[in-house]
Amino acid sequence: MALDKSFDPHAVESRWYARWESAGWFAARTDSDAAPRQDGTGLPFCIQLPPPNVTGTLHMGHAFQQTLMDSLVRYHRMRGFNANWVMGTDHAGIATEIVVGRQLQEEGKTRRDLGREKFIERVWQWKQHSGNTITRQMRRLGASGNWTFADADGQKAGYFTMDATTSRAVVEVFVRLHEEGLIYRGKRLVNWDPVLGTAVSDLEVDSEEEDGRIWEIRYPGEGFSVTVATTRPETMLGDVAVAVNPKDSRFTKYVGKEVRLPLTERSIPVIADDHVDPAFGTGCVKITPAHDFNDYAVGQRHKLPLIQILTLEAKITGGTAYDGLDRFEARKKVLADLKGLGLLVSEKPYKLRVPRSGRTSAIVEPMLTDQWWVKMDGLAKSGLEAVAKGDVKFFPGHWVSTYNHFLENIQDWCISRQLWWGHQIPAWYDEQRKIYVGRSEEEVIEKYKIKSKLKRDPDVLDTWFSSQLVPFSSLGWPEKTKALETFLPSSVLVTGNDIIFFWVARMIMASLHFTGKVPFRHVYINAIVRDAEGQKMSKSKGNTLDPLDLIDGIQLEDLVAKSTVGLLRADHKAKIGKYVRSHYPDGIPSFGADALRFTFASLANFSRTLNFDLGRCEGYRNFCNKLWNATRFVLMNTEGRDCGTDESRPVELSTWDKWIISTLQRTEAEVEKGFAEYRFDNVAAAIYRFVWDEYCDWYLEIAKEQLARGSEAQQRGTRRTLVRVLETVLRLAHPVIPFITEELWQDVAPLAGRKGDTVMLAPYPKSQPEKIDETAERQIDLAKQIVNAVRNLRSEMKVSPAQRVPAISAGPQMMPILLSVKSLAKLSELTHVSEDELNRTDAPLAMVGDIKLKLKVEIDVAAERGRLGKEIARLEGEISKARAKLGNASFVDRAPAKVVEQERARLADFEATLAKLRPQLDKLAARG
RNA sequence: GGGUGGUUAGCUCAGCGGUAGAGCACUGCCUUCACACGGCAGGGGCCAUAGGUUCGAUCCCUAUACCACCCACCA
Repeated sequence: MALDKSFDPHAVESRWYARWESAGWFAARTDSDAAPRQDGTGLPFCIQLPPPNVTGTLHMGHAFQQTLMDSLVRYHRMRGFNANWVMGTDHAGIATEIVVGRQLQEEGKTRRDLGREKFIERVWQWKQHSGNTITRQMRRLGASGNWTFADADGQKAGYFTMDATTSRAVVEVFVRLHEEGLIYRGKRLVNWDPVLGTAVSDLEVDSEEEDGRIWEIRYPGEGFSVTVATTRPETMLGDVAVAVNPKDSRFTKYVGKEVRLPLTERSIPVIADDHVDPAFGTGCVKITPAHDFNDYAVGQRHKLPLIQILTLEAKITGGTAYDGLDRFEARKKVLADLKGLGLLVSEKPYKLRVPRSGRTSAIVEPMLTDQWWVKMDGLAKSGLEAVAKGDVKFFPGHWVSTYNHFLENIQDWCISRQLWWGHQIPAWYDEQRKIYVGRSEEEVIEKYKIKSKLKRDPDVLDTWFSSQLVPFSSLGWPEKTKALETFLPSSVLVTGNDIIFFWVARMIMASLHFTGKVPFRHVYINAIVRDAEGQKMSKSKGNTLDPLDLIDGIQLEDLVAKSTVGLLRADHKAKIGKYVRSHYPDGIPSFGADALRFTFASLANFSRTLNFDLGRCEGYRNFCNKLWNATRFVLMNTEGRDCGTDESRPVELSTWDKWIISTLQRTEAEVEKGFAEYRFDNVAAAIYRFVWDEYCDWYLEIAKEQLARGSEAQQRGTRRTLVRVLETVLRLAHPVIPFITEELWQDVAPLAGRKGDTVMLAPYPKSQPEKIDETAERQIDLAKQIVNAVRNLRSEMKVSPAQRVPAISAGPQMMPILLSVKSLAKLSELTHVSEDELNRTDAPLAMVGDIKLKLKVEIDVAAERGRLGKEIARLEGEISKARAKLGNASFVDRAPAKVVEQERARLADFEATLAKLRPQLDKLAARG
């Protein structure tokens, strides 16, 4: 079959994915033959996909980490591992509830209008409808996930965190933790999102520095007054004390006295507490235990009452004139009233950290509520131990300190959410409000012999409570399944650093606690994808990229429309439109999934950020095209011909043949090392260099010559080398660029005598050290140097590329490579002559080691003099540096003998070359 | 306030105790029968700054500056 003239990713990609998937090639073995075999194959290799949100679409971060995961999975699968890439999606409680809530809003309804049951039904409908967008997109990327494993409802999308199996695990975990006393219910201050009306965990609160104000307010007492500073004046309605530092001599005289709390009828004490920093603000702090975490702690220490002044909607309550006002309106009114009373001392601009809910951006309010908690200290201890012992290793390793810091300072985890979409807490209340926890209402009634009517706790669990179980719940836990036995722990987790706390740490703790095993042996923390300028990708900047657009390409106008969709403000729209037009004046060309994947791999070093550069992507698209055309060349020269595979006729390998085979072994070793170290950049670079810089630039060129002029046996040897090396390269590159390699392999493999339906199940190339041929490598290295020297001469002497010119050489013979040099350097003749004869010849000179070369062309004396002069100056520089070094006694005495020897050899080389160049220059100088 | 990472060619990044590298961009030549998504040749760097260790530092150590990110209860 003849290949098209250039690589068209579209046609190739559409051909292969469906075939791979329907053939069942992504599946793992989980039955009785899942055990490793005698020959060492069949060892489990498992990756748990960080389950994307059902609300989600594929973004660059996903595409990046999935490329890495898929490369690892394909690599191990080809190496004979029993590879299982476990797929799944996350119900993403808050995120999903918000999305469906917005849809309802557009219909003019709220979730409360629908009621709980109808609302949940609606979310399920929506999930079924659009829940698999992201898994479809993953397939476009080539992800070889085990879609049918733990498949929730026949959708070929893996598990869903609210399906029957995983839900059962959630209940089981909750009940067991409760039985062990590690889950408890308690009334405490929590971070409250008043917009969503739910508690959120510490981790879900982001504090950003914002411009705000700070006010000073005077609280009058009998014959004195104190002035407090606050950024939240409305909370004074809940003040129960004013605190000063016990060592602050300005105020110790007031401690124990009372002040009147303005705007209320109450008197509150002045207390002393170390928490107060005398140097900050006024040195007096108002204490509002019901609405501030610090003040709560102070209140506990001093046994102060809690006065709640905010409702769950963040409106004022508590029997003052401000009741019913929103917190921000109340602030205005409180300030106005204080001003009226002459108690507002000052108002100044102030930078403060505002805690906002990660999901809604609403300002979070510390709120006293009943919630469920997980006691973390014991779990954290075992989590720390597992990493300290090396049972879980981080790549790059420095993330351990982040992990440790979190676990060493961990607080109990608030797991209840006042939402509807999620796992409802398995707790029931009787009519006396007594709590029973159990696997089901029936179990509770049975176990506790309940007579009265039970009511289930309406709250649901934090989404991360179920996600943390995924490494074992997806494998069937609490059942003792074969899958669990085989694939726990998984091999490596690939994920972003932003969820080390949310997810990674919690998986380690949960898995250790319930299975006694770590969830994974390695954690690879992937970089955050930024735009080419290193800016965070965000919709509001217009610099987001859709991986699908990079694969398929997109017209400018479509891209502009897409980037500005959903934006309300016209100026905003214009700004983004302008950004897009200036950055992508021609839209985005179609690069294909392979080029995108190769780009990601190439950029995957251990740095924290990955600046995604379209130019890089284009370069790797070109690489794919190069590989395509190299294959085209090989096929043109080998199809239908004797490629020496049957060994029946003689095959002769040239030095070049041996060299490319040797170099291939080194490349294979580099690739193996790269994968072992998770240095995907090194994997990609090794493949790129071999294919482009060695195979295409040198080997294909010399193969043309060998095919044209070699003997029968040499031609066979060349053809065999061409196809075998190429076939190996296709297997070598397949994990990173699966589509193009599959397409090409289908044509190349038979020529190389390799059978099989697919490259994805062909054995992965293994470096064979016995094929490393150092003699051939040395000779070819010399040949390349000579060719380069001649090419350089040609270029400097402005010999046109097509023109064949004669050359002469003197010095050591170079028989094995003579012909190839002649051909590659486009020489009409290359004659070996005596040193004397060469010196007599009037022509530009180049030196490679001991070999002298002259190109027999018209000499431009001035140009040649300049050229030689420059080279001589360079050599003299090197010589004086080397002499200085060797003249330094302490260097010769103390540096390792090998280094000294190397330096001496270098010096000798430079001097020898210089000695030969000088007379040449003198001769030219004499001429004019 | 504490922590982590970074600072190497115009850009994005490798590297590493002993000759400074890649891709892209740039310059010149070439429409050569695999590929112009190409070929050949070339230019370009006090390796952030200051000290120290060493025969020798871009690399190791200590400070400093700047840029990121994370954590933390300064009202």
